[in-house]
Amino acid sequence: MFGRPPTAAAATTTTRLVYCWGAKLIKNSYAHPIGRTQFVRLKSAVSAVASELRRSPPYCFPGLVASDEDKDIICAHKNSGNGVGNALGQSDTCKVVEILNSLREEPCHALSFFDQLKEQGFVHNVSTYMAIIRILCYWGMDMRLDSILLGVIKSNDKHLGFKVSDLFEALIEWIEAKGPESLIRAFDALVKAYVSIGNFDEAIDTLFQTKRREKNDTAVAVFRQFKRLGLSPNDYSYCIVIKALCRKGSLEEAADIFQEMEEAGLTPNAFTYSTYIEGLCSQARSDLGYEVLKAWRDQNIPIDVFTYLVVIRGFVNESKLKEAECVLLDMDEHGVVPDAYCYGSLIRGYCKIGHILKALALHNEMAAKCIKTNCVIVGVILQCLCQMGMADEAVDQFNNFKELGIFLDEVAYNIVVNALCKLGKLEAAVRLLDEMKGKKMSLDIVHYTTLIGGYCLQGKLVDAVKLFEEKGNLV
DNA sequence: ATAGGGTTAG
Repeated sequence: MFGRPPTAAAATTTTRLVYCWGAKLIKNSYAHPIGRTQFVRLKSAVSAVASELRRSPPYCFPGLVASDEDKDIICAHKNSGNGVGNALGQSDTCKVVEILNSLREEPCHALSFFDQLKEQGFVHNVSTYMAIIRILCYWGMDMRLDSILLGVIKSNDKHLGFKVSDLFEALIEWIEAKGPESLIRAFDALVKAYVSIGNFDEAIDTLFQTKRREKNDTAVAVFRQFKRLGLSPNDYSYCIVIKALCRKGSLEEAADIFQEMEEAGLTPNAFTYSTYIEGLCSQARSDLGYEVLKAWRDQNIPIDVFTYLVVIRGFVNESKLKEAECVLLDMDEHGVVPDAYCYGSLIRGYCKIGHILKALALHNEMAAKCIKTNCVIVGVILQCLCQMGMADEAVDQFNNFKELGIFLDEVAYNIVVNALCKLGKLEAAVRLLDEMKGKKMSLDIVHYTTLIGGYCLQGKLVDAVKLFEEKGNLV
């Protein structure tokens, strides 16, 4: 038995939050179910295309060239006897794009040219791939498109001159510019390629990880498109879509995904539940997230440390520290032992409002419960001390932690280097950085920036400039 | 096969 999540608006009481899957409507109206047989058929169709292409005879250039300049390149290729790859160097990708564009009226030739280059060792980049994809889309050569994208995805970034996600970016930009007409074909190919290697989520996931917020819409659109094409997502994919919907604020739609999953015969797992609750909490609805957690918990739905963590973190981010602490106690009472992440979130919350004593008390509580601290939590505490004007105390604590054998990483070191700089103890700061070097820890641009700032603060501009030059092009 | 903190400048 599983609980249906509440809709964001309707959730007023716990009882209203809880539904039984058993009480659902008949589920025969679903538009695009796909059986395992169809799935396998699709899979073999894709690999058939792939092998057909592999078997196709080597291409030669029978004077189908669009311009004189192109002819020259082809001649160079013929005369060299070394293949196109040698005639066209890696720096000639612009040229390749030009040639492909000039062959757009003869898609088969364009494709052969593209394949031939590849066979000869030419490494295509995003532009050349986009050029051939545009042509194949325009001519509706779906099978060829499938195999091109399959090749890209199978290579898994190896032997490619770019990341697969870069191509996705370009593809999406193009689709956004050109509208849904082209979307169908390009994504059709994308979907099939991923499904054929059993990596369905990767498509959505890659898209989802792209930076901009509005891309969440794209992730969801792609998901819908996948389903429209008759492909069945698995629990991983559903998880990603729930996350995407929550992030764009569509909490109700996200809740509906649970029903879709049921209709597809899939059982949500701890990841799915946590994802939805995290979604609610990330939309500043941690109160709701907590209610859902409790409702689900009452139904013996799998709730783990991570589920509690997302609620604790949600409350902390909403500056509701009392609530966050209640959740910590609550989980303990329900036999789920809080881990360092749970305590860490709470400690971060108290540090943020300058309650360093409370933070330290929690830190001690961890130790009493044998929950190991780590350099991130220590970093939060040290930084808090610094911000409260207790830089010297931070330095002392840092040394204490070090003596206790707690591993301190580059970030923790930088916090203390910064503290020393603020205290005007430049020699000590430099010594600490030397200590890092001795431990084979790597200094990055932040360390240099910190120390340069320290010198500037002392008016030692010569030292600052020297350091600035020493740091070179660190990024 | 999926999840989770902290650092410098402006």
